[in-house]
This record gives sequence, structure tokens and C-alpha cells, in this order.
Amino acid sequence: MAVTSARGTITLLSRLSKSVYRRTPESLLGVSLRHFLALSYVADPGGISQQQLSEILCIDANNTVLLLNEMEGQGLIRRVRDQADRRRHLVEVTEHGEELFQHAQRARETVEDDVLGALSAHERATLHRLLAKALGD
Amino acid sequence: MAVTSARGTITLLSRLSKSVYRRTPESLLGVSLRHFLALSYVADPGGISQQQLSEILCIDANNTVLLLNEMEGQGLIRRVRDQADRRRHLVEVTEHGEELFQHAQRARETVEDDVLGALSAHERATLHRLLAKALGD
DNA sequence: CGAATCTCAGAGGTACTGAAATTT
DNA sequence: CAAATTTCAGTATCTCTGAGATTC
Repeated sequence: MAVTSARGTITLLSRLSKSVYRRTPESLLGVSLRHFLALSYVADPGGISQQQLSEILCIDANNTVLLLNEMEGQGLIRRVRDQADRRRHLVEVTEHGEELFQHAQRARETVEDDVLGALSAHERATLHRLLAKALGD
Repeated sequence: MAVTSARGTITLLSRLSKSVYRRTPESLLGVSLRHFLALSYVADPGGISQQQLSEILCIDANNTVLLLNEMEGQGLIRRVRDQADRRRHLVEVTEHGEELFQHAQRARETVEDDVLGALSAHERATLHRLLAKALGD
């Protein structure tokens, strides 16, 4: 145990995440933060199954259905039956969803500059790398 | 711009925070994660004003009242009028709250080992330092 | 048939809006 | 009186629980 800090990393992580949430209103992003996070993975080529999305975002499967219903209603994504296993739905981004996502990506950088403003470019890159590693990406 | 990663740091931050939340049930911590986070700052010597707590946790002032009502009802904290400015309430941890907090701190380390298991001790220390710096601590 | 995947209705927890009371 | 701090009622949003439908 090298580090025995008063505040756990978990505590800081929760606080910073909350800070991100509060600073990322839909008016800035063009879509809600939840929809943006989902689009970040749906927009990958080839689509993604609902269950995979569920695991990546740590949303339970029931909730994922509701989230995708909203996004489908707004024309951001579409659900396609997986022909290899017809129990599955593959989720794909629509053209409209892709446009909004690209716009939101630029807005995200603004929020990131805001939230991580105290960190140097090198420190930000390190933070990004460590978060990705912790997530197993 | 040194880093132009596909997924923003914000995205990873939100995912990891959600992962923490899902892996930290009240049954493990002994208190809810929300109460634990509040205790992390209320337990500081000298207490803290409700407004300060509100800012640190990124909870709006109205919501802070509800949160503290719950915690006071469970005997975790007490509210004391600030004699220097009688508009303020200082929030202090009770003995019972302190006991539960110490227990929860140990449980937190377990969750942290779980969530950050892919990182070395040195990487964890770096992550902790960067998060603290971003938060302005 | 059991397991996996997705869907939905109802309930519970969390957060925000607007208004009020007290003190500076 | 205006501003700061805390409180509460009402509302909206989000998340989970439990049950059901379809496919493997």
C-alpha cells in the first residue's frame, strides 16, 4: 500500500464525473449526455448489440431499452435484427445521429477544456490513458 | 492539441464513475454512496457549511437539504448554527457517523482494488493526483 | 425445456423549479 | 431593502424490480 490518502480515488472520480454532468447541458451538446455517451459506442462501424452497449455503459438491460427507445424516436439510431442470432438487435447510428454526434464531439472538447483546465496537455493524456486502462479498453 | 482521441476523457470518466456506482451497493459500504461521499467532507475537523458541501459535491443547495435531512434522521450528522453568521448551518459528523464512515472507508478500498485492478500502485497514485488536481484540491 | 435477449409497466430514488423564512 | 443561506412542496427525470415475449 503505497497510497493511503484521506480521500479515495473513487471519491474524487465521483466528484469529477458529477462536475462533468453539471457542466454538460443538452443545450451545449445538442443531445443529452446520456445519448452522447451511447452514440460514442453506437457510432462504431458495424453496430453493437444492445447487451454490449449495456455492459459498456454500465446501464442495465431494461434501462438500455428505454434509452434506445428515446434515441430511436429522435431518429438518432436504428435497431436491426441480427441475422446471425435473431434474438439480438444490432444498434446502428443514423445519418442524423452521426451529424449530431460530430457536433457534440466538438462541444465535448469545450467541456473538457473547462473541467480539465487545471491539467497540462501531458497530464490530460496521462489521465486519458489511465482511465482507458482501468476500463480494460 | 496533442491528443485527439476518439473517445473523450469525459466519456471514460463517466463510464468509470458509473462502474464505481454499480459496484458500491449500500450493503457493502454500510451507508449509501451518496451518504459516504458527503461524510468524506463532513468528517473534516471543524465541520463544513451546507453551501460548501453543495459546491464540493456538485449537488444543488435544495438537494443538499434533502440529503442532510436523511443523514440527520439516521444520526450520521448534526446541524449547528454558525455563531459567526447565523444564516449558516455548520454540518458536523456524529460519533455514530464517524464509526460508519471508518467502516465504509475500508470497504471503499475493496471497491477501489476491484475497479482499478488493472492499474499498478504507481498508476493509481498518478490517477489520484491528477483527479485531485483537476478538482482544484 | 432452459437460457439468452429484448420489451414494457409499475415503483422507487434522485434531481430540478419555484416560493418562503431567517439573518446579514 | 437587497443579498445570502437554508428549507420545503411540487414536479420531472432517471433507474431498478418484476414479469412477459421471442429466439436459440
